Amino acid sequence: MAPRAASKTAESSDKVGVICRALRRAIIEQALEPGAKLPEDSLGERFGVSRTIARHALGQLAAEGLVELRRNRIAVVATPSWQEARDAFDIRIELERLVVRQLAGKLTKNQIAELTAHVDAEDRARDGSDAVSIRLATEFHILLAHMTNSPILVRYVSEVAYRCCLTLSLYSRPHSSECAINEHRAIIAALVKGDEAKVMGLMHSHLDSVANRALVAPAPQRGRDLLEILAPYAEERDGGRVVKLSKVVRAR
Amino acid sequence: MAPRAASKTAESSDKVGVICRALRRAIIEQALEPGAKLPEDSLGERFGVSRTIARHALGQLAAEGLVELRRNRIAVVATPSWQEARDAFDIRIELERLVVRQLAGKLTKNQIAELTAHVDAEDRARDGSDAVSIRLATEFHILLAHMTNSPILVRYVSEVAYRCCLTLSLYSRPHSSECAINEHRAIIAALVKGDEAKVMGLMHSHLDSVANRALVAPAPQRGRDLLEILAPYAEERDGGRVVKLSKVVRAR
DNA sequence: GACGCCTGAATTGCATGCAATTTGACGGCC
DNA sequence: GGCCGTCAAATTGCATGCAATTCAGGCGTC
Repeated sequence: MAPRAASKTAESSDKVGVICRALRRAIIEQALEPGAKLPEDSLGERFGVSRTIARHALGQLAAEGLVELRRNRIAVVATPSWQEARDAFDIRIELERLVVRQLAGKLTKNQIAELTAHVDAEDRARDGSDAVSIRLATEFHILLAHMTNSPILVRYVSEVAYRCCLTLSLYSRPHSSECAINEHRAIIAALVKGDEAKVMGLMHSHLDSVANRALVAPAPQRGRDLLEILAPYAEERDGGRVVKLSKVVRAR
Repeated sequence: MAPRAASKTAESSDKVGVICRALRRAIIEQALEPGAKLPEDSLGERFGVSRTIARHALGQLAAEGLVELRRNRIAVVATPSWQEARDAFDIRIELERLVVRQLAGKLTKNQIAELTAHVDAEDRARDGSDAVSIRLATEFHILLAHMTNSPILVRYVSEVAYRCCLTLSLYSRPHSSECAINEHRAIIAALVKGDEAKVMGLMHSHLDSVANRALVAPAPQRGRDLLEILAPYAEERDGGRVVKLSKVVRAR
């Protein structure tokens, strides 16, 4: 397989690209949880570059929605709201339907082998950490997108898939990505068979079920967004005295 | 209406955002044609900032696909291939179907008024320059996207719409955006009526016809990408002698 | 006359430095 | 004991400087 020459859009300058890829991976594997701080010079030091480069990388990731950039404040890993997560999945469904529509019946033998190999790898990773499973599942979809040979589609699918991955780590209960592997196999089979409508339906229900398994409750379970979670309790009383929020706000 | 606080994803640092917006607008109004050079310090000087900022802005625009960034070379306005243009439209169709699906029957009075006012402005701009007409037509779609209140959708629709706009300037013959105004009115009407299927169909055929009016021939008519255009002729002979391409390459 | 090389000017790649802002912690006050 | 103002440390915002690369034009050669 060709060493997929630096995804072209940006991050071409390599140094920036390396940092972007590393951070993306760290984020989707949850080594960096949503809300984690990303100071420019720590990053620069870690990767052996100056702040200028680290800053540029953060800019790119912010454009992708993985990182939140606040003026004069330390950048943090993004914490998408539940609604944003839902929106991301809606978009993802449409984009990936487009992918499989373009791919149905048009896969080469090599591509089929590559996809199968990937799903096999997913299978083998079942026993490993959840983080790796989730990353592999995401990469399956990105691999599909690559096969369309449409750089734009690749970029959007990748972005939105990463975003979804990030939200999964926020809102889903553990082990929610288990049974996805069979669905991946079914999609490959339908692609090979060339049944456009069928494979679009499969992809739709696959993503829909991933989303539904994950986004059951509108209220986050492991919330970092304390302020938002506690908003309804702001006026709550604690033994007759109004509880001040300042302490909680500090804790943020 | 709230002054829609700086599109949030990036370009928040204002200075970068200002340059991005200015360049985007210049590009879609064709003040900057595809292939136009964008040297960092000229930009910086023009906007009264240092190269650092100009560079950052170029990075953002590159991520959006409006600018091409080649290592150690002057950045240029992107010149999407015909295939990329087609892909962009395909994606755009799906995204905008999603927009109107979410919006059907849910518009407030204010929003309806805003949309109507915008189309009226498009009407008034008919006599003006083509560039302005095209920009307004594009902004109609972005305005719709904003009304979904989904930042992700806004970002993707904006991006892909700008990209399409850029390709229109490359491949379309003049005056191809004329009759779109009535289609915009029809879409508003269907949105108000709340007929989801109808409005999705309308949006689909609207964009499809824009694309088809523009992207009729796979071969660009006003090509800037000389190298690509001339590739088939590379071995062509000119009166018995092989024509060297170096001169043409220089002209790029 | 056209091609190719070679050199100065232009331009980018990146690091660093300084000013401005935020952070968070300490001490005083109610 | 908890709240608020003040101040040093940490951090970002941005400009500038230097090295490396590319670009453009002139010269010599075929």
